[in-house]
Amino acid sequence: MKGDVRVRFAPSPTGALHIGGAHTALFNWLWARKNGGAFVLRIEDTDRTRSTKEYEETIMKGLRWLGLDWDEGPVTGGPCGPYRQSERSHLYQENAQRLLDLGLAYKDGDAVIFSVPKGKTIAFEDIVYGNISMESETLKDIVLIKSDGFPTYNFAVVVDDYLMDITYVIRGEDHISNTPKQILLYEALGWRLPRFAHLPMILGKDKKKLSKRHGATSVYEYRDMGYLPEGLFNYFALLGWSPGDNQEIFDRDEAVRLFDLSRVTKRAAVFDMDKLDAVNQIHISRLDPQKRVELVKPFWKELGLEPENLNGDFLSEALELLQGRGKTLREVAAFSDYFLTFEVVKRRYDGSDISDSQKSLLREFFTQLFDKSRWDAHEMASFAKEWSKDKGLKMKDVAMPFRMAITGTKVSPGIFEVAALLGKEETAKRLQYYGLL
RNA sequence: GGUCCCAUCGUCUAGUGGCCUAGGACACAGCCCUUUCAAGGCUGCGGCACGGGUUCGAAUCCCGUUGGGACCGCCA
Repeated sequence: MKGDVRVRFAPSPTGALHIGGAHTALFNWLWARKNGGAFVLRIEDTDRTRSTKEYEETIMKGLRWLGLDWDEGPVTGGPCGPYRQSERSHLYQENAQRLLDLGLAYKDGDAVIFSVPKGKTIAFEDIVYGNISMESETLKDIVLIKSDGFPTYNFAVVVDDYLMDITYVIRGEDHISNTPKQILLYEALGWRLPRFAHLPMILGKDKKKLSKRHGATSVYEYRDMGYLPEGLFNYFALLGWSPGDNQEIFDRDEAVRLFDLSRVTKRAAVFDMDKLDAVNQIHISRLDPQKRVELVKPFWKELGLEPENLNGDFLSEALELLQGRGKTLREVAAFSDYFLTFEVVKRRYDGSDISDSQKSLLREFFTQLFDKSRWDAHEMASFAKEWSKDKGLKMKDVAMPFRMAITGTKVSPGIFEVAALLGKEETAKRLQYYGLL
């Protein structure tokens, strides 16, 4: 019933898709999908010196990766195109000329400048921030067309939002002070205004605007660190918005269902990696096992491992054993490397910490373990428990050396589960290498 | 400096005059579970920036102070 909602995300292709941009795009997308409206992608490439086609593509790939699909845009097309500002010059020229003809703008050099009327109070109702007003006295005249013939941001955004029939302008709070200027332009042109909804800023840990100083700023860096699009999506949604009940974990569909612009908060939010990690971890554990394997593969390869040589079911079971372990796919890959090859185990553990007397004792244990029990985790565990009790030892006295020998680390899932999955033969090989069998 | 915006645990937030001796999540600490680490369960730590009002009653409304942020480009 509210099919008339049209929103847009309008990045300038002067860099990768960064956190702030992704956050803004996400909220626009949510509002469009919520209302069955249209999500428009517009490329604001009027800065001819800094805009590049490569960045335009990276931004689009970043949006797709996050699952933010758009209905109209540069390559997609649509009824209000073209969707690149550099291809819409005549529209800005025309409208600048109208303002010139109306006597509301003047020329200076080759630029066209709008003269701001005096004594006017400009007020608007922001969906998030409420009533905002400003005196026109505090505004300088507004450059519409630059000397190079290209429009400025403030002019192009008004012309395009109107011509593209945008009904909700949803953007960062740093644009609040631009809004009165734009309203003046809408009024001068005799155009109806869209609704405005400004979003709280995302700050770094020092509460300053997010920049490269704060580490990773582009969504691609997060992808490369092993964050899931679902994890980032979920975390971004939590910045400046909450469903109101205590639910914090959701997928895209649930977010669309729950979202409402009226619940967006005003206070700037600090980007917290710990929370992102926690959210991402949950989404990793929710992954379909087979899909998880596919997603972890590139990270195994990054470690020099060769997952393609192994059976998919085996890898999938290995990751299932890991259960909640790993905040990122990269960690999951690192935590499971010993399933892929014994080489990594040998590299980090030389077995020199085991004394000869320990060795002969352990040899006795492992020999019996291989003889007596079926190759089953439960059986191995109960045998180990029994055996160590008889010897006046603790379970960990055998479990830890076992763990070190087959994983090369002190940290792993239940070691008998690991051995069971690895198989009798492979386990024997590893124990023999360390002289334990 | 001018203009605008914001202000609940360290962080993200719930809260729209009484249900709040302020709830949840992350982080942190402890305990349980336990072959290690996680996961899970339980407990704890910790906040309404301050000062005035308004009201029978303020985290919630008003004013001020302080603090923080954004914008003030022929960048977007």
